[in-house]
Amino acid sequence: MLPNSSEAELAHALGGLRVEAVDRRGKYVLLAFEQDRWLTIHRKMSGNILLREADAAPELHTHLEIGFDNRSVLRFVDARKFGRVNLFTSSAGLREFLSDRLGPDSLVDLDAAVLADRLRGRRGRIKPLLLDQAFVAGIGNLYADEALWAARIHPLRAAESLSKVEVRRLAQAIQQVLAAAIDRRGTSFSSSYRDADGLPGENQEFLSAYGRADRPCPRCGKPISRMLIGQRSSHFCAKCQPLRLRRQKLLKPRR
DNA sequence: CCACGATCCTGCTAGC
DNA sequence: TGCTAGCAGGATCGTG
Repeated sequence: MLPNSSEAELAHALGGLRVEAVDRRGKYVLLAFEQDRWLTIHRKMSGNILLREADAAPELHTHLEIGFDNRSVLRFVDARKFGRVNLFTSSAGLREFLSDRLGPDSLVDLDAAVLADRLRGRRGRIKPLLLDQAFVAGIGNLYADEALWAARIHPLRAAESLSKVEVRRLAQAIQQVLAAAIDRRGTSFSSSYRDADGLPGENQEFLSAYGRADRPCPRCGKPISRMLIGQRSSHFCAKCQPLRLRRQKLLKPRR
């Protein structure tokens, strides 16, 4: 879980330093320490970042603890061990790491023009592209399904085939879906995301497509479909998100 | 550029 | 009630 440092290096590099800022790029949480030292945490599927009192009961599957002199402790807890913690000793190193991996941030850098520009010439399907963090950073499987549902775009649509109107709808849907999820403090399933206080969010109560296979589409009532796309389970409404455009009403043949 | 499969791990649950 | 197969919020790497 420490791809670019050892435990000893971590402790040595950060011990005694003040945390000056906490930030985010895509799905990476950034801790900015004094002396241009940085820690990134990626939760992957099952990781949680908790802030507890120093004497709070220990959590199962804690892999990293950072104690602070205000008697709080940050814990990175991850049953599946997919999460990753990286140490950087220069902002240049951090920038390189992030720019190698992340496209424009879906919440702050994305609008219809940016999305249209990046879609141009991409021959793959739209859904796997949305999950590619180098294409657009910050969208995960469930939010991709929700955004495509909101924009009424089938997940198998060829990326470059989206119309201008569809691109605008999609850009807006991505931001709206993410902003709403954040307002609801995240999406939590049985043993998944918890906030820094260990509390689940409420967005799971408001999902329209993800995880709703065979249940009615909130828009049209037709059962939500589920299929594997790029090895990821995908949920959509086959009626509201048609793969082929509805047959144009044919002009009456001139006679 | 794109599709696909394997891989890293463990916990939960649907179904028998 | 107990077991087990299958599935899960993600990213990366190799192959074709």
